[in-house]
Amino acid sequence: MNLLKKALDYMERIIAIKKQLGVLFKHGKDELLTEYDIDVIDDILSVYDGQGKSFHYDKNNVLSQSVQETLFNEKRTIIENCLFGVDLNSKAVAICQLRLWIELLKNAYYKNEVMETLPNIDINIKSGNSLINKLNFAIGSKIGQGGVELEKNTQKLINQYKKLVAAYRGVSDKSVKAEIRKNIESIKANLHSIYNQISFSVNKNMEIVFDYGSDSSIYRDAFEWAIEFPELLDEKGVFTGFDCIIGNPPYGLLNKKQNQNTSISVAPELLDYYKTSKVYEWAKGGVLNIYRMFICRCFSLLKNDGHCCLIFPLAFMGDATNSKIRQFVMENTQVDFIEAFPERDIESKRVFKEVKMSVCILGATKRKVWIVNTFSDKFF
DNA sequence: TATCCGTGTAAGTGAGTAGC
DNA sequence: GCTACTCACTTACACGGATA
Repeated sequence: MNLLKKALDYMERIIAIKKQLGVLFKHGKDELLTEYDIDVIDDILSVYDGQGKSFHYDKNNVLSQSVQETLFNEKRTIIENCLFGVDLNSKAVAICQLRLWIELLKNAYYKNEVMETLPNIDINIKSGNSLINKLNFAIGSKIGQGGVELEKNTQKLINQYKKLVAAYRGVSDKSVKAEIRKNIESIKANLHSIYNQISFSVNKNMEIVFDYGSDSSIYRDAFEWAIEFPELLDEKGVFTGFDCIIGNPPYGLLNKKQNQNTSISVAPELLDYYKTSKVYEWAKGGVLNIYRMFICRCFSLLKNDGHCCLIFPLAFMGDATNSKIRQFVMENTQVDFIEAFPERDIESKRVFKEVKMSVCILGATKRKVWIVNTFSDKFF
């Protein structure tokens, strides 16, 4: 939630920057917004006129209406097209969706005396285990094992999927919404079938059930990135990846009891999957800590030259068991910055007030680095 | 191959010290 | 006395290399 707040802060900064660069147009018009200045003051989007008077929405004032519509739709565009999230905890997903709606509600406006419908942004925030997937994917390649060649009608299916997702966001009628949902699920099932790795069936409640075969316990919460977010596929079905990823991954040793408590508990077969998966090869070293797998996952989802910003334990910087993941980061990314927060006892110097743990924040660009001379072998 | 044993680890904890 | 800071320490189990 802290990072979601940051993401929303940045969204408001983008709007302010657009205004400062003179490229913020009034919604639905070929006219620049010039009557008001926009800035972010103390993490709050501030809109004020030439006399320094703050903007307040008045539905009966044409200019006020135009400003409110512009702010709403700028936020809507960013939330719909740029913010995507996944969490294992369905409650966290619901809270995140609610937070995004509240953000839009701040700039909700009336049209013909009726409040403009809020978009269905819930489709961008989904529940699932982001570390588990059955479909192979790689940046710049078609998804599926063995580079399954998509036929033209399959490409049409993907484009149809994208259109349905776009339509879903804007629909207000419940029955239409349910119908689109049904069609989306049907296309997803077809894609699963086409990639020929996961079969599907329909149960007695007419719900689509994905069958992962003999490994069902492992893949129960699997999250198929390439199918759940069609925005990640181009028109030919090539996996393009994200431009930017920010995250606060969970930290903790898997299935390791500490002082009668287990930090993160997973099924033995799932632990075996993590330990043997090639994706997480670089996360190995000592007791498996889940945050190292999230680093691997994030960079596997990031397009080349894309940016990634993650916060995780400071052990990354020097611990022997972190040598492999350190080497992975140093060789496969251009590190833009690493901010260290070693002090745990002073609340004011902690990143999160309630967490004592020493952490660091990594900002990196996904880019192969061929010369890693800055650090000695001992660094790894 | 089985067992032993040192090492690593904690969204760790608590006590002591210096400076104001 | 309070704050800021440092350092030693707990606990229990996984990991991994050494040895029988």
